[in-house]
Amino acid sequence: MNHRLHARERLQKLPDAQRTVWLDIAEEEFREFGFKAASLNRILTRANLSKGQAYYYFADKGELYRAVIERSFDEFSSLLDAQFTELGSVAEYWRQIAVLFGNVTAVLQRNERLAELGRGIYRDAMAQDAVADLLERLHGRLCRLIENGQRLGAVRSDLPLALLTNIVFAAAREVDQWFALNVQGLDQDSALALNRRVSTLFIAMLATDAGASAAAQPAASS
Amino acid sequence: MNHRLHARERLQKLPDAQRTVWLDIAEEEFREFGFKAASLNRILTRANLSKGQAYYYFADKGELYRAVIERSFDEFSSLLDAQFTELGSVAEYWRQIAVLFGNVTAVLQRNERLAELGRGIYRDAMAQDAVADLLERLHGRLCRLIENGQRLGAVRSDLPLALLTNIVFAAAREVDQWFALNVQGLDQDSALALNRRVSTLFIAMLATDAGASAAAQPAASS
DNA sequence: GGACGCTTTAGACTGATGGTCTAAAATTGT
DNA sequence: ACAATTTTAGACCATCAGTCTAAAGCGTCC
Repeated sequence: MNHRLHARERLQKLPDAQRTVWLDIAEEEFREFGFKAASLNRILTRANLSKGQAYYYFADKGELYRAVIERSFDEFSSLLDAQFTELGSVAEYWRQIAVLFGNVTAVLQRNERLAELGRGIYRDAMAQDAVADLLERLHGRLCRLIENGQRLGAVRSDLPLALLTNIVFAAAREVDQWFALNVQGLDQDSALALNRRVSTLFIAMLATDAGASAAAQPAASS
Repeated sequence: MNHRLHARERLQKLPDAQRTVWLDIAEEEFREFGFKAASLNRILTRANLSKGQAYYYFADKGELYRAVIERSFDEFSSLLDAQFTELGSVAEYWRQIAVLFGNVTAVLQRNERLAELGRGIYRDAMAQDAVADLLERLHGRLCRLIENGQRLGAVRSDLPLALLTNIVFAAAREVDQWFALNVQGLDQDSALALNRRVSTLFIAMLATDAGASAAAQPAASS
């Protein structure tokens, strides 16, 4: 009945090896050109796929892209393995945030392939549409994290949660991009130091007036 | 010799009326679909332009887009008419920032056409490339504004200027977008109040520790 | 007034694109 | 062995941005 689901189901029950090969080739194309500029025909040629085959397993170009992104998305998640304790003090909260921030940075720095693919999502709106549900999941996680901070009184509650989340998300992307363009000529020490300073910016924009001091010197308060 | 310049020169010495009509039609298409999804052929049809004519006055689709954006860009600038005094106190600086923030918000809220067109620039990377020089100008202004704050000791200097500027820019876009999606169901008073609260977020992320208190209560320090 | 030369226009044409469709091939169940 | 279903191949379609050529418009000078 639902063609999109049909295609997905077919893809799912395909041998892993075949699916992997296809997605590897597709990923390379998408990574190099971004969603829109990537050529589906070129992917099909390189993967020895006929048009009929392709559209039998993927409803459209967007679904192929989604499959590629989802795979890397899962990989990213597993590399992060972020476990969050439900409750804690304000200082504990900020420490947790700092750890997460560092982890994300480290994973993206170590895994350029993943990082570049992720950046591509934001190169055009059509790409974002194609993986909207995945982005929604990611956004939701960050949202819950911030909400947690609000409950603790660590994070400001005077702005709509969604707005705050979006701003943080956008800022984080900008930081990622800046680092991606400026890693060369930055030794690891100064990169780490800069990273810590950037995290204070995030804390500054998020913290309540009361929470700011607690975040400023987490070592002293523990 | 340079074809691009040829096309631009030819466009420039065209009667205003004709150029305006063409750009109006093109703008409508670009506003509705964004750069990439907009159909050049459709624009030409609607404007009664032949292919030859179009490519005689515009080097390519990107140049047409650039012409459209540049026109609105100038309009935006004239609506803002931001005049900045070179020097001043820290408190004066933050007041100036707040005024600018309010002005930009007001202009974009009053002029939905302009706002929507501007948002379209960030919908795909190709659009940004096409108007890169205009964006560079805009970015430069914000950069100088922040640099000014740094000289006064109001704005933190522990992060690369370009990074700080990019973050602020990205955050501002996010705010704009959120307001664009949520204006309905927001009376003007609460919108204004929210806007003020958002501006405190910008100040929080920009200010030095010393500068933060001065910004928090600008009325008391003057 | 006519011929020359430059500017401008029309639109057929190109090589791509993503996506559709049909008929054959392969596979499966009985 | 036959029928039914799943899978594949690739011709085909509309549309895209962009190119090219031939003609039309038009001012100028003889």
